[in-house]
Amino acid sequence: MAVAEPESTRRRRAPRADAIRNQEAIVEAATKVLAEQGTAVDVREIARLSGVGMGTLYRHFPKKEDLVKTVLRQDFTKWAESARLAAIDAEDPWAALTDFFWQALTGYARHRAIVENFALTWSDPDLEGIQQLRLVIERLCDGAKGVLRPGVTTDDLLLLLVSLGHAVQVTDDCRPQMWHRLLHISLDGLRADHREPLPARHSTGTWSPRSRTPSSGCRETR
Amino acid sequence: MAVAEPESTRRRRAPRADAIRNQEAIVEAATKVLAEQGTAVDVREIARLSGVGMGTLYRHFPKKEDLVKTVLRQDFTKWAESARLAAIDAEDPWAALTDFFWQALTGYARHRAIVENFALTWSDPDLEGIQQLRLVIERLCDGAKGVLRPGVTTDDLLLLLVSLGHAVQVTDDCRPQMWHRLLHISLDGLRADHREPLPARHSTGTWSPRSRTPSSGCRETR
Amino acid sequence: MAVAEPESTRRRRAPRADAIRNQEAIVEAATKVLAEQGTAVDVREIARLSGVGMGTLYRHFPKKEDLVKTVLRQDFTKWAESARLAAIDAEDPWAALTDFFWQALTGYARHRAIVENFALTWSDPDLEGIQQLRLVIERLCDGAKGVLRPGVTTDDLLLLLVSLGHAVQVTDDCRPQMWHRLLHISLDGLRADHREPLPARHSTGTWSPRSRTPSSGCRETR
Amino acid sequence: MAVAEPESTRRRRAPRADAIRNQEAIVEAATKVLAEQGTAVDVREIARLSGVGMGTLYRHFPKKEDLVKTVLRQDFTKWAESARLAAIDAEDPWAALTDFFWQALTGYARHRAIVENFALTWSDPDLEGIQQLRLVIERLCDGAKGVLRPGVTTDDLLLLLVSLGHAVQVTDDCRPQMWHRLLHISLDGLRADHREPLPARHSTGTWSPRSRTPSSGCRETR
DNA sequence: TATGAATGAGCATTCATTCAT
DNA sequence: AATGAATGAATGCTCATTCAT
Repeated sequence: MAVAEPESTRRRRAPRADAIRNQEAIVEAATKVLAEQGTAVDVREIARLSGVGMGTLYRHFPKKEDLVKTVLRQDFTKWAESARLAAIDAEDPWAALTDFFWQALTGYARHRAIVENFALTWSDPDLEGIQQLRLVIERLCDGAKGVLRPGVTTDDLLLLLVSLGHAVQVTDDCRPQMWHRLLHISLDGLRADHREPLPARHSTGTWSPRSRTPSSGCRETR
Repeated sequence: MAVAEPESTRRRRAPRADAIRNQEAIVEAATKVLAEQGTAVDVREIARLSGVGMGTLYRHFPKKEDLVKTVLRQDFTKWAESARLAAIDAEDPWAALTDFFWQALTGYARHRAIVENFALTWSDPDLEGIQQLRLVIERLCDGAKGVLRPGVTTDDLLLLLVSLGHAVQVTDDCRPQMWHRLLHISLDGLRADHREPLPARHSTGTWSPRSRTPSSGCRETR
Repeated sequence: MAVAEPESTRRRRAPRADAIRNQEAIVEAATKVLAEQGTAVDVREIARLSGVGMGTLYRHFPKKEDLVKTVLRQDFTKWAESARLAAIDAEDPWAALTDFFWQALTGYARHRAIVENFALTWSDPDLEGIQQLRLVIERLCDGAKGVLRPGVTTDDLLLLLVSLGHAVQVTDDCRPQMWHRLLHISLDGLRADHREPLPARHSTGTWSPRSRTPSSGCRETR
Repeated sequence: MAVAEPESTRRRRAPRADAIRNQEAIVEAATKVLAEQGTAVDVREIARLSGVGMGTLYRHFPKKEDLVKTVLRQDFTKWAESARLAAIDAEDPWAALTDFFWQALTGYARHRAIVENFALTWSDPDLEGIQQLRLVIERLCDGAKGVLRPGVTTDDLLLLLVSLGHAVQVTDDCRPQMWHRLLHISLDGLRADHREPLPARHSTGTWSPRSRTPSSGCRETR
């Protein structure tokens, strides 16, 4: 029943069937190698794996960084979404939080490039990756107000995720489930029955155990 | 002409005075740049900074990796020692643990190469680095038996350290003290008042929140 | 539905309407960018600017060089024509010559591709570009017999044009009018009051100042 | 008689015999290919021709541009010097000027990279190449005050050189001596017997033959 | 036939490692 | 033994030309 095709259709000869296929192949291949080897991979490897020439790859992604960012954005989104879904039908707010972490750490923490870049996404506005997760966490955090220790912020949970994500990666090869225990411990520390306030958020008067002055660290010259 | 070589000859031909000095200079320089820039540094930079030629550097350390390992071994040791000392005159076992973590995270967590390689030291037998810390933690762990949640192992604490170390590094630039809160939370989760057992250590029957089957992670194809 | 194709079909299948339009668009676009950026431009740029696809462009001009030559041929013609017209209503033969140079240097000397390729057109029979100018100059030369120094040939004037064209381009950015003086000087050198004969045209017995043997040049090995 | 070697000698283990040889080989090879093919040559070609690896080439010249500039500087200097020497024992100031141009145009005008870059050296302070020639010309210009048309500047002569250099290059393949005539003409135009003043140096009130407004040039949109 | 996506050789540059001095 | 010059494979990226749709 479609009446005369909208103008745009006439102009933009839709069919980029193969182009789309290629783009997808590139992203797929990139996702794979970035997950496995991190952002240091040779672009040629991605091209080879996706079955396209260098030119094609660079037509779709003019800079390696563009491809990396595209993949990361997508994977962060997938990650956030899968973790969100895992939390959605939990019985109670606490279970939702638990399930979220579980899924998040199970799902993507072994993605080299993601873990590599999680750090950077704190500040890089191009990579809203972390924002996706922030949003999910924020909702969980709000929903868990009563069961969460007072003063715990979304950013605390986000950082916890980053932190545990690294633990997952570290132990992935030889102690694949060891992080379960760490998650357990951390979650327990987050419960409402800990009434002791957390150190100030932007502490200038730095909290330290028994006011010990930190000393003899490395890179003091900085 | 040479008369019977004196005993020393049998060993190795004494003149290692400068050789030792060189080796030390190399390691010192490497320590600095590895801490600052991670293992990606150009070997030339190390040679330049230590004032020796490339040849000398490669005589002492045939592969870049050898040098890196040497430095890491040493820095891990220093790290462990400084953290140990920080804990030694604590009032009670719990304070010792607290102080240990505090010092460890304050002191070396910004050492790029260390954090980069902490992961590897789990499995790499060449790098007993982590063992040094293990030893210290083991003692603290034993001493804190009563105040520590039952079932917490040395390895748990070690992994917690790795995990928090990453958090420190991630936030170092923009939120320098944010990890304090995470440490606080984690330590609280470690206390004896949490009587719930931790998930099994080498869980084959994997613990999971409400027996959820982990799904749709990345790199399943592996 | 198409009724029997009219005669034109035998010739070539009439529909060259758009083909011609395309060809024109391509040449127009190419003219612009070649003038602005020289022959190093990316062919894509030309395609984009002319609104046709790469395929179409390459259908009309199988090699980049073909397109360049077409454009140059055309621009040389336009150039020659505009310079001819500038000379046509001069008061006397000398003024005609002067006006010609003036117009030629003002008009096209900043056309990057033209200046770039002026050299080649001496020898390349495909590019009769220079011939167009030759024709014009020849007429001017003939008309100016009396006022021109004896022995000056059309080719001399042609080469002078090439030479000054380069000067125009060189100084275009920072000393836009500096070439005026050079033109003035050269024209004065062309006047009839210089009676000294010019060096032989195809001098084997090379003219040289005081028979100095040229020495130590570059590329002697060639 | 040399007393104790100066300190610097002790430190800087002089012998870079092969390094010097290599550097020379590189420059020599670069000189050759730059003269023949211009600055577009592949760096590999230079490396191959000089018999060194890429790394060696880049050790001596961290950027291609560095090598190019080094070669150009050297060749400009050689060029200026050879032209200066050619002028030095001329009988009179005018002959000096003539000989200078002769030698300059005979010597290096076929050096592709030099001609390519002559233009740029007007503005690029890194390439004092042109300055060398300027200096020589300046002296000749001063010395020829009486025989040179009044108002002729060093820059006029410099531009004439650039301009004629291009003519030499253009005709090198098919009409190798044609530029002799042009030089003759130009020099005649420079003589003192032309008393008509040259157009203003920084003419705002642009000189033009019969005040013709320049029109219909290319690149008007600029 | 027109389109623009695909190709891949080619280019400047880096860096771990080897080797002549 | 020490030096630092030499090596060359590898990397990110470009662009004239071809080809599937």
